[in-house]
Amino acid sequence: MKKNAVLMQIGELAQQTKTPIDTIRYYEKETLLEKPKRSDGGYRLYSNEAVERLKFIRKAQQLGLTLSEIREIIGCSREGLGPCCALVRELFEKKIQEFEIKISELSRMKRNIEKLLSEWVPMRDAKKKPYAVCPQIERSPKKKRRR
Amino acid sequence: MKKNAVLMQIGELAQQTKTPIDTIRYYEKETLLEKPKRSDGGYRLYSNEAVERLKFIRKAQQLGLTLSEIREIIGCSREGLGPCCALVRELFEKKIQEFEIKISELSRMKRNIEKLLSEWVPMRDAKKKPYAVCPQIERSPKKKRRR
DNA sequence: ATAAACCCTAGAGCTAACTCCAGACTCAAG
DNA sequence: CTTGAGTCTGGAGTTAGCTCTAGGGTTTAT
Repeated sequence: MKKNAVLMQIGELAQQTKTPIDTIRYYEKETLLEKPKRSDGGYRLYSNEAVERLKFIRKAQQLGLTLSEIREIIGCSREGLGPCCALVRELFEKKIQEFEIKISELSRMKRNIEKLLSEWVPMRDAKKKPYAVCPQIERSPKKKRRR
Repeated sequence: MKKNAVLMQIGELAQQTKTPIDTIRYYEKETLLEKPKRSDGGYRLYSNEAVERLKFIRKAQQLGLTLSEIREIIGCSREGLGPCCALVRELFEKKIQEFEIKISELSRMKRNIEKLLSEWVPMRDAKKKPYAVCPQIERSPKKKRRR
């Protein structure tokens, strides 16, 4: 059943998913999207599932998965729910961990900066001590250099 | 003072910071590292500050800052501590927020997956219901298609 | 003095993920 | 039947951030 669900062409898919047309074709070439049906004239015709799939791809990508990770998930999902879930969970866990580490590093650095800032008397020796969060390289008082 | 601090050449800087030599020269070209002194023969000669600076760059990059954000920080740090700190804090805050959003999205998706997984009776209808985390596109039971 | 290890530059090449283009075809409306 | 918007393909171009190569010069130990 559900044979003659309405099909849309690429422009509409693009609109519904806010994805450039070229990108959709690119995903197809990269086997992230299946080759869709075609009209007699050769136009791509997509079902609503393509919308969902494409939305999934875009979302996953925003979250930091690469296209090949996403491709892996998609391929895997054909093998049934179990293995797919396991893989997805694993990938997500890895990403979450990466982000957590980055956050804690960033926070640590931010705290350091805040401390620095609180010890600093504004607009006074700002010139005298161009101490920097990022280590400054001494501006050598230009003296001639051979060659 | 501190005129004749030991200078090192590029290979040593590379080793101390675990950065490929080519990358160091690339950073110089991109004005992330100042042009260093040169030996009479034209070899780059770096001080220890270059080590610190380069380490900062690599760290910041690992944490998700782009080279141009890093360049901005470095440029800003020449203007004194105050503005520099403010900028760095702002950038870090932005990054932290981004990561936090991603983490919460990822966790949400992970929870969904776990729920799916717990409702699933392993190794049974795995074949029957290839439901997927990522929406499956119906494998049409190959029937002929014109053209 | 010569070999080995190191360094130099300019420029080409690489990867991921698009993005754009030319030239041609299709489709719906009038 | 014509027009204009939509689409097609193949291939080139783009960006960030490197990475590599060729063809040469420098340093240092023997």
